[in-house]
Amino acid sequence: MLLSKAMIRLTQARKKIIEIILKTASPISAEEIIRLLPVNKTTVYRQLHALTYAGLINEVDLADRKKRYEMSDLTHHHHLVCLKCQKVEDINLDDHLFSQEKKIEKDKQFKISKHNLEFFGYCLNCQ
Amino acid sequence: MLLSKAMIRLTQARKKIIEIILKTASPISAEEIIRLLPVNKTTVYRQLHALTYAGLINEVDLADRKKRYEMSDLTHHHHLVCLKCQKVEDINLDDHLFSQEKKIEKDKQFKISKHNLEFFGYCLNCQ
DNA sequence: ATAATTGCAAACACTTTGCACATGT
DNA sequence: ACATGTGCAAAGTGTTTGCAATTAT
Repeated sequence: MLLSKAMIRLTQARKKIIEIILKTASPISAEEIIRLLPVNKTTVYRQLHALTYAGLINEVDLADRKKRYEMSDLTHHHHLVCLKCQKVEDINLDDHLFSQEKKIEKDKQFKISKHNLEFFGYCLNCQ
Repeated sequence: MLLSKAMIRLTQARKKIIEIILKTASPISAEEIIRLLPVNKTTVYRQLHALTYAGLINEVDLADRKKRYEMSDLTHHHHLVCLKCQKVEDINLDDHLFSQEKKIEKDKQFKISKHNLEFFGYCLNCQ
């Protein structure tokens, strides 16, 4: 596990938080991590920031009010969110989006650094 | 202005809130509306719900923690968000996304009801 | 008249901060 | 030893709720 120089120590709390995010298939919220670990919520929030800053994990926004996190060494992908059971599935799509970004940068003189794309609907169980 | 049967009365507060959203080019937050109007925040939040439920306005999520609102009788579009000045610009793109949705529905057996797409980066002024 | 709407204060969910104590190297 | 990390309580946002008073039809 590579930790940038911004984060040297491999403490118990940090290790456990990374493990949880690693073993969770879909983006996980601070609240869920707090529920799963005997670690103070302040520490969890602080580590989520630190790990995001260090580039090890990514913040994911899914249109509810809480941030979620996933490992960042994944290939670029988007999310499928069930409006009933809240389950989140990763999805890879042949991405026209990067070429669209080029076009937008030109047309709008806007320097794009990232995009978010989420699909909302109902999973097989819930429809 | 057409109000669905769920919302009959055209009260002062409701009228002012609709006017503000109409005249604001990009999605506006509850906080901004509260700042602009002599209307209690509870009323603002309640009207934003009611108007959303009535289908007159749409909730927009832009990866910060607050909801924003725009008139819903706009053609489908996405958003360009400046990470420095927070300015939001609407953007229309020839949408491959609906055809992608079809494919996802088939592959994943997931019934899609909507999607969100936002681009983040720096506007001309801020880059 | 009466159902819908409003304002106020209090509660809520999620996240952040200040500070003293504990831990990793 | 000393910088870094931790826990606890308290504060900070953004949003929602209960309830009594007000307003639109």
